Amino acid sequence: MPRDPTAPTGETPGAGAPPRASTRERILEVALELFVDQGYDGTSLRDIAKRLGVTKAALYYHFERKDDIFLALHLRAHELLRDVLVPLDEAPDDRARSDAWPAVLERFVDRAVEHPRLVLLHVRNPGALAAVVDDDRNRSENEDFQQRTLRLLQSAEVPIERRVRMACALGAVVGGLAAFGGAQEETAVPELAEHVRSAVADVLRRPGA
Amino acid sequence: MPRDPTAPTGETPGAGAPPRASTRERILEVALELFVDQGYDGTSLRDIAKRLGVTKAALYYHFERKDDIFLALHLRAHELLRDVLVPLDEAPDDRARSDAWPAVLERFVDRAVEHPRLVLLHVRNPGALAAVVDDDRNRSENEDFQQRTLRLLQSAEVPIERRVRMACALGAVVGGLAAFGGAQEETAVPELAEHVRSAVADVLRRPGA
DNA sequence: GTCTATATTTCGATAGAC
DNA sequence: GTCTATCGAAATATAGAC
Repeated sequence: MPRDPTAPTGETPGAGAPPRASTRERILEVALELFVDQGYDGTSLRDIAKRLGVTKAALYYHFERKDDIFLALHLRAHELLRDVLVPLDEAPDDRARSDAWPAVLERFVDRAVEHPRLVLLHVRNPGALAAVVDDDRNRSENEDFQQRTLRLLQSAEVPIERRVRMACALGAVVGGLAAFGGAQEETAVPELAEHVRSAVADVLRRPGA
Repeated sequence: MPRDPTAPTGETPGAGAPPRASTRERILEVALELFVDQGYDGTSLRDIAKRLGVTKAALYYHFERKDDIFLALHLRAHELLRDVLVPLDEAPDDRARSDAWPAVLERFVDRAVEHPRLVLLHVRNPGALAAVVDDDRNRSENEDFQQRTLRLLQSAEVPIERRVRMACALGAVVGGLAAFGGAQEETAVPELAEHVRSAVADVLRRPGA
């Protein structure tokens, strides 16, 4: 069952078997790496195919369009960050939502350190991201992480000092991921997470926060 | 004297005259905006030309290649951040350089808030940046901001806690710029700078920092 | 300095054999 | 499920008139 961008990319679970990833999964792995390093537009299907040792046309068996590769990765990130924003849901207004920001970022760090490139993919490809949220095949019932975040960051109900702090705290997480999670994941993940969490807490503990 | 990417883009200083920007300057302005919003590869010369009300071919009078537009913007950022890293120069080793990091970021914030898109250009186009530093026409005698930064961030002489803090602090600056300096600069610049500086200081004042 | 017109290359995407 | 071959569109870049 190819060509469905929302497919969970089954790993062909052969018995007790070798962890050999499916072609579809390997496409997504390679694409994620290249999209992060060279950008979505800077990566051609030929680049991906060559890296995989197949031809361009083979990719079209698994994905109908190039966009669908990005869409599949986006949906994976969306799933990863699914419950990150729940602390915002119970809040009655933006002021209260900004109070919940430390809890949100704590959850965010936990998920993000496990899949740093999935976060960097979005940060470094705002154009492709914008195209995908407008896409009809991407009818996620709930709003996007970045959409809700951006709206809260621009809310007039929250003092500007605090909003800047919130943006800086979010940026601190991304900065940590870019430096230590992006390239080779040599840094121990739990250690990285702990230090980033701690830095974020310090940003949000201060007056304006 | 067109087609020199290192040219300072003279403003045609006509006497007491109207601050009408030169075409070359207007190309760079539009290109910067589009490169940040759509990405370098996602922006065609036709996009730039259309926005300027000229044709594609006209751009080639001012810039020999598309790369040269990016290169010119990169050199402008390089000039902007010229003296940001001087606190590192006096330090004898990486440990001492990490001690100078707060001073570096303080300088960095001052420059970056004035030209946020020049920073975002690099953050969002790592591919184009990599191509430009390998370019022979870009023989800046001194090393790049990001090169020196990345090297310090990976130095084994500095404890990992501190290095993560340093990366988070840098990310906090970028995060602040992305949220409040990137789109429309409605936020008062000195106010933004002050809050970001304060957040950075809090990240670097802590144990690991 | 800017134009029209065109050359050249690359890209996304399709058709059909195996 | 992957291949060869190819199409059409769009992009970079050039040539030469004005």
